[in-house]
Amino acid sequence: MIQAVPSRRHVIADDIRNQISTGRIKAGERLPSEAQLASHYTVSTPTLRNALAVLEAEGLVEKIHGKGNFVRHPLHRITYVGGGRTPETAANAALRVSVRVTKLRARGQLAALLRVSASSPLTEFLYLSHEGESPHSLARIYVPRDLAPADVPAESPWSAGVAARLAQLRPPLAEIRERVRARLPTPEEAVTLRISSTLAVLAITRVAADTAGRVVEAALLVLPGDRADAVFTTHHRTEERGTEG
Amino acid sequence: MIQAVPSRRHVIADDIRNQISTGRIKAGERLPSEAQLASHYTVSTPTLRNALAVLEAEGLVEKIHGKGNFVRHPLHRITYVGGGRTPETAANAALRVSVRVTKLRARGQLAALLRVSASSPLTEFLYLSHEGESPHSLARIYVPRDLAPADVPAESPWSAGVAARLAQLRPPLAEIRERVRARLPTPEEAVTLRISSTLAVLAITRVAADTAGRVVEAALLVLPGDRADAVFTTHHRTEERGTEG
DNA sequence: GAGTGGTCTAGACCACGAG
DNA sequence: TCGTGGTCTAGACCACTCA
Repeated sequence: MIQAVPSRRHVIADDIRNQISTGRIKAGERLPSEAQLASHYTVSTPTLRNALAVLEAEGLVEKIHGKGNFVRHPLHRITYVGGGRTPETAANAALRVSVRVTKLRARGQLAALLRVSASSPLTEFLYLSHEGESPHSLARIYVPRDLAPADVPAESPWSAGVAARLAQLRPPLAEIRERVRARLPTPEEAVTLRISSTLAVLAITRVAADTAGRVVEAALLVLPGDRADAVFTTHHRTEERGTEG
Repeated sequence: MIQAVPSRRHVIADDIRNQISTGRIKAGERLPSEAQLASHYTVSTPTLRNALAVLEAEGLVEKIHGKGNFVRHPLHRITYVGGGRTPETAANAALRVSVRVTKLRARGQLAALLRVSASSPLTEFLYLSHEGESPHSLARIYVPRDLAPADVPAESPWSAGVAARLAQLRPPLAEIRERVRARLPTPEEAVTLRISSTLAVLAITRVAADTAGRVVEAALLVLPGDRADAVFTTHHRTEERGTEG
């Protein structure tokens, strides 16, 4: 491994991280103001803010505009469970979810994802879930209009509600393909999720197809990168091992 | 969706992005120097660099210290294929891979991942792969010493070599669990992968277990977030649908 | 040595939250 | 209104690349 030049922000981040992990600053507590911290470490405010950005990306610190920087409770991590399975994590049950339903027509990338022609009728479900005060995740789910449920599923976009609907398809569900990327949030996403526009988000594109090869759902999920994981489990049965590859 | 305040860096990033997508700046070309761009947009250099950081995170621009900012060829994306399947992408065949083998003993998080007791003997394979000039990915693979292959597999850590080894296990491979996170690189990773220390990486933790429940491999993969995707495909067979959940 | 990006400074001004 | 974080400025100085 190559030796890197130690930068001031990492030295400061290491120091504050130590204070958090040794319990000198406890979970939920507020850090001193950025001006105080900057003068304490004798650096300028941008440099100190860079140090905090490191801790923010690690999920250790949560910045709240106008209030301060807080040590995050480490338990409040978001786990996305892939493969269409419902998550076992009971923490996700404490979500407050808002849904907005819009009828629109496919175009561009969306049409390509769903493998439908442009201007094909779709229904969009826009989910925004909160965990207590803080925003949790953002999801846009697109379904061909004729497959859209009549009732609005007031559930988390990856919880039992959606999974149950997919399990009851007439041609059964055959395949779920999920693509995970790290990218910066759009300015709108940063405001909605209340995260810094320089903090990466985990963007998951999920496409579900039935046995006929028809795409029955395309989902664009955005999770704050400082506290989100995506977990995928693949089972290799003995009789499958010969057929893979 | 909430309306966000347009920031200067996004306005500039949008403008340069347009110039790239309309072909006014072609792939592989160098952008004007940051000083020139800053004076052209009448902003300070940090603000202009923030704008470039947006484009860098999108994978549109590659920064090379001492040379300039270049428009990236969009085809050079890295696709990690999960589930232990080998990637079909032929692009991955053009990788140059270096391997370093180290013998060590488990401790802390590593012991927990492999579900072995501390100081249990392990073999570490440190992979660094390059695609032409530019670093491609970094991988640390840990295997219990008694399962480590005698020869050094000079292959990409997620290519056929590893998959073949896992397929030939005595107790057969039963499950692969992959956890995907977005985080900032450590300073060492930033230097090794030649990326900015403020650019998120895709960190994948992969744990493979055999039918006896023993962990046969733990892999820590780091991919540059500006050009890496991870794809997971789950097949839902008809007879499986009743047993899932 | 000339030109480039990387880091940092010491402020200014604006936006948000709570009283 | 006051204290907080968010954005931006106009430089300085260092590190890297290439001739």
